[in-house]
Amino acid sequence: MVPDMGKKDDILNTTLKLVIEKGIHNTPMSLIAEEAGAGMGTIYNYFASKEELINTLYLKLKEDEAAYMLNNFRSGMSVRQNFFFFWTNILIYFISHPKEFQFLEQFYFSPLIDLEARQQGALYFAELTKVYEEGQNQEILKKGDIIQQVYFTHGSLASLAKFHILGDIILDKEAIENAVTAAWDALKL
Amino acid sequence: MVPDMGKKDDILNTTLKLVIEKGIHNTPMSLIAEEAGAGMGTIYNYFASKEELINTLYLKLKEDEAAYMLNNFRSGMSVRQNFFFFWTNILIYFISHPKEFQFLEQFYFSPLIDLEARQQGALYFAELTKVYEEGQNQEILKKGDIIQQVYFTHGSLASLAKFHILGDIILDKEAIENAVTAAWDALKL
Amino acid sequence: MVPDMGKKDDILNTTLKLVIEKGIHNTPMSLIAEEAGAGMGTIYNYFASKEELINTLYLKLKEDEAAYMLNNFRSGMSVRQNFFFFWTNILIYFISHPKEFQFLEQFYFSPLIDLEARQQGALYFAELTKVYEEGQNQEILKKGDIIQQVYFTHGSLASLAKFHILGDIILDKEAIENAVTAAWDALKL
Amino acid sequence: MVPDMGKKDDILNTTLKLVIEKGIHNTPMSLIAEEAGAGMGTIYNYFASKEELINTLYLKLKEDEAAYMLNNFRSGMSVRQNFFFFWTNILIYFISHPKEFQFLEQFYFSPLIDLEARQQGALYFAELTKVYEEGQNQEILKKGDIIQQVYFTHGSLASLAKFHILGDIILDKEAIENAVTAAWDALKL
DNA sequence: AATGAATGAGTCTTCATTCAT
DNA sequence: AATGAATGAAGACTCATTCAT
Repeated sequence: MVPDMGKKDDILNTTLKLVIEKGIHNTPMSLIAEEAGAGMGTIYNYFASKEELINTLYLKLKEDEAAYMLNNFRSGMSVRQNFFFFWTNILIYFISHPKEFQFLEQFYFSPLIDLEARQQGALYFAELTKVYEEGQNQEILKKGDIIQQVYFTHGSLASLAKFHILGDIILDKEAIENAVTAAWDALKL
Repeated sequence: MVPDMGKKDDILNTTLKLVIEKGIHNTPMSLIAEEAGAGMGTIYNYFASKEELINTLYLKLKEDEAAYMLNNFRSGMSVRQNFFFFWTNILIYFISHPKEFQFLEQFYFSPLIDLEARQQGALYFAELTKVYEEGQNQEILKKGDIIQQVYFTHGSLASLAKFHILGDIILDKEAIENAVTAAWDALKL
Repeated sequence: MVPDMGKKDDILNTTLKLVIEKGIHNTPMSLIAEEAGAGMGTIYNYFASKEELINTLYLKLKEDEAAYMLNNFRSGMSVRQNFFFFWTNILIYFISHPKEFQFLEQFYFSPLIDLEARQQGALYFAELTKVYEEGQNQEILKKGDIIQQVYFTHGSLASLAKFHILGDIILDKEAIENAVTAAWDALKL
Repeated sequence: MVPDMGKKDDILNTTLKLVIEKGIHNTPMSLIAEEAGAGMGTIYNYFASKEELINTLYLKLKEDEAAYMLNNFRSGMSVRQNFFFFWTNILIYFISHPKEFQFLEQFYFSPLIDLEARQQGALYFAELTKVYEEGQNQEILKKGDIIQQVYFTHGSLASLAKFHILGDIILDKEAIENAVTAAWDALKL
């Protein structure tokens, strides 16, 4: 029989849904199998272990996030325009893909994600990093460690996204713009 | 026998250490008991369940964090001075108490922490919230949802603390000042 | 793998044996597994909990008992003949299936058996109840609550069976006949 | 300090209440201590183990039951009168002391009660046994094993008491008389 | 004599993983 | 390739008993 690749995706999607709903430690492999309409063993044909399944999912989502960020990207824009373009996209991704966002946040500092996946995931955001580098080179942004700045921005915006998803605040178009502006104001010279 | 309150603290401290090192789900109660020099059942004399142990620890650390933030606080200062005072203290707390910080970050959005503990924990930071209110009233800070602004700041600084602890960046006195300045710049009018 | 239904029966039989020998609370699931030649988890593939295992066993034995009682039953006999037929069969079942009998006695009033199982178990004895009803209608038996009369009879005969099993008395063919006669004499008009 | 004998009784009474309400295995020694207003260790001053506590209670209740049976007993009556006197008293004891009755029934065949307590308990009922002996000697009662007959009677009446306590039937004065009559009819010649 | 905190062996139950079909 | 029954190690929690005060 030919491997049913749709089944692999079913497993990944089901895992995402269940892990967000119930947490990893309340998501047994048997439940994933059942909800994905697959047998227990089938999961192990595609993923060597639960850990590998989670890591694969992490990387896939990281890739999706980066693709979303780059969607319709046009080169040749200013640093400020790129900053706004990327972060607005990212913030919208967070809000429009709450499950995916929560999964990524939950695992970013988790020992379950191995170094390789984390590093590979970071690579997808090379374009974003470049903006900060250019910004510093053009003396538009404050000098400082690039990674530090990227995660300073990421931290502030992700924090908002969390509270939006919790329902404590509402991020409409204007609030998103204000948020990215605040993030920019924090770093601009 | 008189209750040995030192033992309760031993259990809390051991739990903190182990949970940070290994994650909750790799920290069996039996290990906590062993490392705390107590019997299995002793833990259950002080805490009704693992969940209650975690919630108690969460609240205790949240209280410590708030106390640290308020340490040497003098009233009658400007909004900007208070903002710098509080957030510098908090950032230093993060860095000087990495275990405690990581624990709080790890559980802030976890379903393991019940609503009551979360709300009680938030209460300790009333003074901090006041700064943002005053700042908006005095038209020093951008208008907006207070909670949103507080967590915008929190997100950015906590993000830095994480990478400092991971060893990716180094937050020295100057970097801390720059970080709080950036956080202020994000919100100031 | 195809479910090994023999394994389910092994578990039930082993449970019966052990619970009678040692009592439920001295019969850990791990021991049942070991003696049944199954893994711990296998039990839980068939029974959701220890309680369900016990209830299933109870109901199965109640069904066996009723089947034994009805074995070779021919309709169209007198009330007295039916009374003797059924109770002699039951008493013989008690004596020839001491483990099963003791299990049923032990759990009849136990909170471990849920109402549903108890009621379902009682249903199997509809034929027996009918004898008492007919007996009263035909003015052969004393008037009174049917259930009360059935359990009056049951109590007296079960009591004898217990002492037979304990070895204090011996219920041979003649003693059985005398016992059922005494039970009949108690109720006959 | 002088031992507080009231405390020993408190412990026994509390044990009776709790064991009936919740079953032995849901009645930890710590709960008995708490509800009896005693310390854990106090129980162990009076009883070497939980098992001894249960056995002591069993024997005490058996003694109470026998005393109740013998209350106002006048010698010199007929076998039939004695039979009715004793068993009516016992049945009334069952109904008026449901906790005690249920405790005794629950443990009569339990491995928790040691042989010594069981035998000692049986001794209290020598007077009752005599009635059956006399009855057989006077050719008023069917010939047969005495123990067997006593427990035949006991089984039938205890069965009724159980259903009365469960609320399925109501044993009023008349029903009690009918029941003892039926028990007599079963054995009389 | 009375107390109750401390203990840790023992229990039920879960679940990642395997492997025969 | 797909399946899912079988496995057993591991974990949260209980409770009879002890012993220092």
